[in-house]
Amino acid sequence: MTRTTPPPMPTEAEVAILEVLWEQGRSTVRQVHEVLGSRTGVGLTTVLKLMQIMVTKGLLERDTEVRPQVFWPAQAQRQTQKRLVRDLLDKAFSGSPGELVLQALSVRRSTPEELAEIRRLLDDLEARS
Amino acid sequence: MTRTTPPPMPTEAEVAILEVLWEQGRSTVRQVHEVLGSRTGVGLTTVLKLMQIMVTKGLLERDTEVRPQVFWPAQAQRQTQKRLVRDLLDKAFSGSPGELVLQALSVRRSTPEELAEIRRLLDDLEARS
DNA sequence: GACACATTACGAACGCATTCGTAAAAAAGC
DNA sequence: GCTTTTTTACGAATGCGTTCGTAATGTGTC
Repeated sequence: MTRTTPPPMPTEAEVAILEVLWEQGRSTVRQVHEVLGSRTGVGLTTVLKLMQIMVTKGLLERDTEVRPQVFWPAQAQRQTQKRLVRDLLDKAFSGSPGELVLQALSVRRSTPEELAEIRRLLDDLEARS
Repeated sequence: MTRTTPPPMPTEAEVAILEVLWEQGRSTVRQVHEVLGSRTGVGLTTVLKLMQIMVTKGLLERDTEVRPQVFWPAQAQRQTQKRLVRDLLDKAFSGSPGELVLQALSVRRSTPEELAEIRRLLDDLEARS
């Protein structure tokens, strides 16, 4: 199942699963459930069902040869995050990133390292214009 | 109906309505529908129904004295946007704003003015730490 | 192989967001 | 004042995301 068009936007529950897989790497349903279940109390079969749906949507891939099956994200974390940001941008910020950045920076304190990296990117963007 | 607790997160369709109100200021249902309807083809009563729900949720306020009734957001644009950003942050960025900012800046080109303002905020944040 | 246990698949129910039809109420036009 | 149009309210249908019960399949153990 190789896919040419990008997978659809993950839903909220799906993003939660993706987060686990991004952090832990390839995992079985049980491993994902151990994290999510203890946090939200969601059932094992619920997680399984979601992950199955995510495979059909092209959000996850899996190896059916091994047992238990192993799942992993079909798209890189960065790419998915970018889509989520773009989506929020279009929906609530009239497509202009500046305001979103300002909000993001004021919502939570960033580490000095992060601030430095943002500054680097800023230099880059300004040099290019 | 004065509310002490903050209103719940607006849904997708509700954000679309808020955007119109943020841009145009206080508006009637018809005025909101003129924008949204021509863009998405959604019906007038649909917009009305949503705006009524939003009033009960505390997302909008309205003046029932005048006819047609006039609606406006109960919360400032900034405040609502901040909640949306915080929400995305928690859901998909493990709560760390740095990565979100980087994504936002690389998704779309910002104006030089926006970049300058971000730089100012950055100076601020770094000076404070 | 028979049993117990883990894994996977399937179907259905539930809740919520969104949609609109229809009808009631109000305002405008004549 | 009566008719027409606009505005508002209400109820219900639809679709989608999420949830889980139950059954089927597979795996390990004695």
